Amino acid sequence: MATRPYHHGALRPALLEAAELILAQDGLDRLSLRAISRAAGVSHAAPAYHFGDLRGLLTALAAVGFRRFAGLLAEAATSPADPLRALGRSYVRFARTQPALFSLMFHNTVLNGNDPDFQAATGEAFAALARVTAARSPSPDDVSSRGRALASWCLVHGFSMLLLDGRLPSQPGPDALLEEVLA
Amino acid sequence: MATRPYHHGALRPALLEAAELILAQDGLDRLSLRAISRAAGVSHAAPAYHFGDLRGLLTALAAVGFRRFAGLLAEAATSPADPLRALGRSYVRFARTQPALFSLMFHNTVLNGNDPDFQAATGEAFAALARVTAARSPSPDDVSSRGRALASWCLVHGFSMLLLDGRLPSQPGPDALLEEVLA
DNA sequence: GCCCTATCTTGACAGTGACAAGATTGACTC
DNA sequence: GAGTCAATCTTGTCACTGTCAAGATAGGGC
Repeated sequence: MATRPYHHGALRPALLEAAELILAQDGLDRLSLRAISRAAGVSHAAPAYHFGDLRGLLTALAAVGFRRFAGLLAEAATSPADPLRALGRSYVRFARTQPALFSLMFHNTVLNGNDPDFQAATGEAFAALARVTAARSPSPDDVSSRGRALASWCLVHGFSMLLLDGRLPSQPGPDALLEEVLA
Repeated sequence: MATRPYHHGALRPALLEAAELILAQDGLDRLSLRAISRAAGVSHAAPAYHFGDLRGLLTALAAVGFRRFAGLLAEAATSPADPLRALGRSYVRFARTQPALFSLMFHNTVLNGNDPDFQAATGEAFAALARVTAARSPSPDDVSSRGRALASWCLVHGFSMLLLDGRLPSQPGPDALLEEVLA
């Protein structure tokens, strides 16, 4: 193994990649700046230059997650049959396949909600949600239509959170259970 | 200031009380065993005897929260008018008035879900929920009735989580917004 | 060939959770 | 009332963490 070059070249994305891997494998409590640095093969203080502090790195990682989330939701929104239901399924599938990342994305005490890039990323995701829910209501400015849209969001979000927390019945499995709840 | 007695007498509840105070004031990230010990006026290793490790203490604190939660839900369930709606309001009110504790209670990565006392406490809370939702359905064993009951739970839980995360619109305020969603 | 800025490293410090070993206390026994 | 013992708490230590300051290195523009 040759000694690594002093300048990495693309350290920022490499750190994010390493962080996501550790997050998925070991969870948020084991995700430290030093562990990320070790995984990326750089010194323990290297992340500070790109992200400032741990909160900055986690915020950037959450933004990556929200952009991916937004893409999946937007894709589901194009479903010809039942866009709202397809959206709900995608929402829960994301939470289920990337549980630690999903939890991080909605864990505001460890994130910097004022970060512009983070705000833009969350905006993308929620815009995809809003498009579908708004399309279903006759008058988008109506209070009751907003209530229905928010209720749909709360429903799938609550399902996802309770599922990740292990609080939902394990039978008959997440997919079938979601269909019951969405029925 | 007299030197404190070697034996505290009721250290376990005192530690839990101190922990809840710090949790409410400074958040989970600032809640350390050593900060709790300092607040209770004991040595940094004193909590270990009663709770084993930090996870044990947090689990015990979450159990306290779930017992309090269960009491409020059971009280709401006796509402003569609309028990389900009263339950939902109590659910969200608890989350809103004790946000850090509520978050901790549903933060399984830092808790020990196998702890018997914790399981008993969560069981109390969810039993109160189940009683009300089951009473509303004609045939409790029906799949669709379970779906409706779970949907109600997911709805208020998702609302609570999104609210605490600052993701819901700030207008017209949490109470009115909840009424829209429950409509 | 020189400078200059972006990028990364080294070293240090206070704080943390966990563990081992020991100190203290109160209750129980005789 | 003296002795024993288990419950309870303290002290000391270790590895690990995030953050900061200072310095080292590299690569591009002149």
